[in-house]
Amino acid sequence: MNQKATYNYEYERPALATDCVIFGFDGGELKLLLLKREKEPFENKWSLPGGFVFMDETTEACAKRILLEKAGLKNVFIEQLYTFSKVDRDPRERIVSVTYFALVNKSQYSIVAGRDTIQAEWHTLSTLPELGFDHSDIVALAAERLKGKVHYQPIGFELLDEKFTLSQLQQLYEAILQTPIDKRNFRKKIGGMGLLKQLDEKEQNVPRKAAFYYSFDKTAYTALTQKGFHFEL
Amino acid sequence: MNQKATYNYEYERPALATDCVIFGFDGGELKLLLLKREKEPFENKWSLPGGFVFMDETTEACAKRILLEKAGLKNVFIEQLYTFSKVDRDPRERIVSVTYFALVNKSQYSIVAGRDTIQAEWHTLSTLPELGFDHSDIVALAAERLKGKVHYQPIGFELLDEKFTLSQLQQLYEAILQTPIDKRNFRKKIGGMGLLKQLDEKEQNVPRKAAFYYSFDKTAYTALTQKGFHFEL
DNA sequence: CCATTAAGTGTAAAATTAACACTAAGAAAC
DNA sequence: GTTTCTTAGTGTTAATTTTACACTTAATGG
Repeated sequence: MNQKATYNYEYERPALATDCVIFGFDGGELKLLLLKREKEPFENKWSLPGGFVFMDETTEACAKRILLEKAGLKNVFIEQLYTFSKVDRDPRERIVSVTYFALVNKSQYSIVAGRDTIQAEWHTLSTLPELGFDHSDIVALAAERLKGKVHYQPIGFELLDEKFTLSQLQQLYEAILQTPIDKRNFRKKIGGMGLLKQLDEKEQNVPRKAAFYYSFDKTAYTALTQKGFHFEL
Repeated sequence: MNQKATYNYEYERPALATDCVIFGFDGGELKLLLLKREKEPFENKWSLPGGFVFMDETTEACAKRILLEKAGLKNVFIEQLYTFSKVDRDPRERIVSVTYFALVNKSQYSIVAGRDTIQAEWHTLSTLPELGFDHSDIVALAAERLKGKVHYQPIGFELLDEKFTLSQLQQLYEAILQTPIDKRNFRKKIGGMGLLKQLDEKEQNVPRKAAFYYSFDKTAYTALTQKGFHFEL
């Protein structure tokens, strides 16, 4: 038994942790933020940022803390994904992990720079390296969840800049759903919802016709939702 | 510190439990199986069946064990719902609960009878008594999840007998979705999917024209799904 | 000024959804 | 055994939504 042990319980307890799947997007494919492990087990393998849950924080607060501590991310969209509890999912001891997925505006945060010694890097979702623990399962579930969710909740915007072009938005949906989308039909549908505000601003310095910028109108969305509107793409 | 304490950890750990939301249906409204608490806290209040996770079982195995031990239920559909972790959700100590929802064919199990001293009863979902802990939140989330899920997964059948009439199926959907459905359109749609087998058998002893029984064709569903078919109602 | 690139825009056919009412069958009541 | 009651079962039409599809415009770079 551990010498430093200070907490005693009548029954054995699993350790409780959270792991975070962090999605980003930069115009091409979906990206995932991974950390390189510095210690055994899985030394030098890539893995999801994670950590133990403190006694005075919810698992969601824990996930947010980890996002900040390990990736320098603040105020990002997060949502609980699933709780993984296979008995041997961690070779050291039994750890149950409540996982979250986060959607991050990649260009707004220079994440990798912000981290001290830990190596953090964006990886393309479709060509991930081998991950430690059961993190591949977690990532697979997160990608599936994102794909499903994007159909009926306007969460894609979390991955884009405040202002974006309709083409960028379409590319994002194509990346998440892994399927090509017809430009005119996409614009008709998304435009018809009344959730996008066209700005007076256009792209600058592009070697082609400049596209208008749009922004997501959260107020309109909230109002519509209360009137029974359901986002659906 | 507890006298019987035998397990020591360097860091404090929350206890880990599961709670189960058990849905049933008997032709009218959705029902929920609740247990009457025999001890403090919330003595004599109703609550969800739950219990602590053992070290050698997953949370899902734990949920299944609880369904068996506390409700006499075996081989029922279950799915992870959400993990609740508010710091003070249990007044005794910190307990994080991984919750599951189960869909049960109410008529096939005489649950209430099977239990020793614990009082277990089916309650109508829309008129539940006050529940202990944060169980009302859990139930609300489960009902919402079921409502959403039923649109794109054929899970409703878990609540019905092996054989059922189309009217029963429609009533079930109306109960879950809380909205009336047009009979002819419903039959056209659900019938057109090719997931229902019409049996040679009809209802017996009904004081009206007897309806044909149908059964859910799981084989056909699996086959169609692999061909890219997506259930949708 | 020519070439290149992506922006932006409308229409018609096809598919799906929504609305709607009567006849048929069986049991129960008289 | 006739009538009454109740739910089963069934098609068509109009409206809406979805899909497929191609050319002109604007901006930059050579």
